[in-house]
Amino acid sequence: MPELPEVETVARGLQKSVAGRRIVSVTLTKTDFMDDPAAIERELPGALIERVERFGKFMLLRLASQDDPVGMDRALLVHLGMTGNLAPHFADQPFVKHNHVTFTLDDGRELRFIDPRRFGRMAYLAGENLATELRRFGAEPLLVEKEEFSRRIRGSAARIKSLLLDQRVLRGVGNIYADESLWTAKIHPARSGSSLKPNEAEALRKALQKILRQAIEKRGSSISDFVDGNGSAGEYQRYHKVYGRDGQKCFRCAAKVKWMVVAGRSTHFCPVCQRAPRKAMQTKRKAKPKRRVATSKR
DNA sequence: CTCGATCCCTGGACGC
DNA sequence: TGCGTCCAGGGATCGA
Repeated sequence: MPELPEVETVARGLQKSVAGRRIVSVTLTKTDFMDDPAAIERELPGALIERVERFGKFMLLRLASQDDPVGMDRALLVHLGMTGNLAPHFADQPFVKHNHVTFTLDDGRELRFIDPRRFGRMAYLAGENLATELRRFGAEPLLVEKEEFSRRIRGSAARIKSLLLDQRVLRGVGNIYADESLWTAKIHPARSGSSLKPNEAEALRKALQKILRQAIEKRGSSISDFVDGNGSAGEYQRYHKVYGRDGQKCFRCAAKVKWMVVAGRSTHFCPVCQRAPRKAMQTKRKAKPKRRVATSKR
């Protein structure tokens, strides 16, 4: 499931493999995950992929074209959703199921977008439309500084887990790295942002940044089927402290890692290291102790 | 503003 | 083995 480190891994791979290539033609199969398929068909052929960067959980393929020497900002936004994959293929490689988009490149290779669940998103945006879209998102987790982080987190009564996942607050954090950073900072996921002491907020920021950097170094976490452009899996899932470890011993205190739903998301935490908030905030334990799927092969 | 519920979508795990 | 059901999860949307 691509979150910031996984998207960063894919973006770096694409920067190496396809930046500098020109798109010759576009073939769309399924388009229901696109904002405006016609714009993609119209604008992408002939465009040069200047560079590939990550923006939150999005990849931005920065584009240029000959007839636009002024250099208006133009980009293809790609969100990988849960199961999306964007990678170059040789033209003679057989198409797999769920190949929805094919960009033929000027060196004969094909940049293919494959996404079984189609939770991804693809959009061509330029100029002010692009700027407006990007402004919807919050701070970059790896760059956000102490004061801004504190303001964004401590300024809200929402639960901390929910704030970490809110792309308008921080762009790029998903379920795995939210749980991991809260464990590291010893903060209960159901606490409200405004209940965090300044030193707790700072501990969380530090934990989040450290974990994201380490995860990028390990090329992300491969839980289900995440692979980068070379088809290689990430390694960071081996370093998870709580995610997917419910029922197992906490690495700090040996208590059993718990699982609960917070802010509508599957949440893993240590009930001893991460003290529960006073009262009210506690999600009523629900009667439904759902079947936990043994996540992944480790 | 924040919340939960619901939908989107497919494949894989599980129960029978 | 085969079929039905139940999730996984990010994000949009809606109503409370």
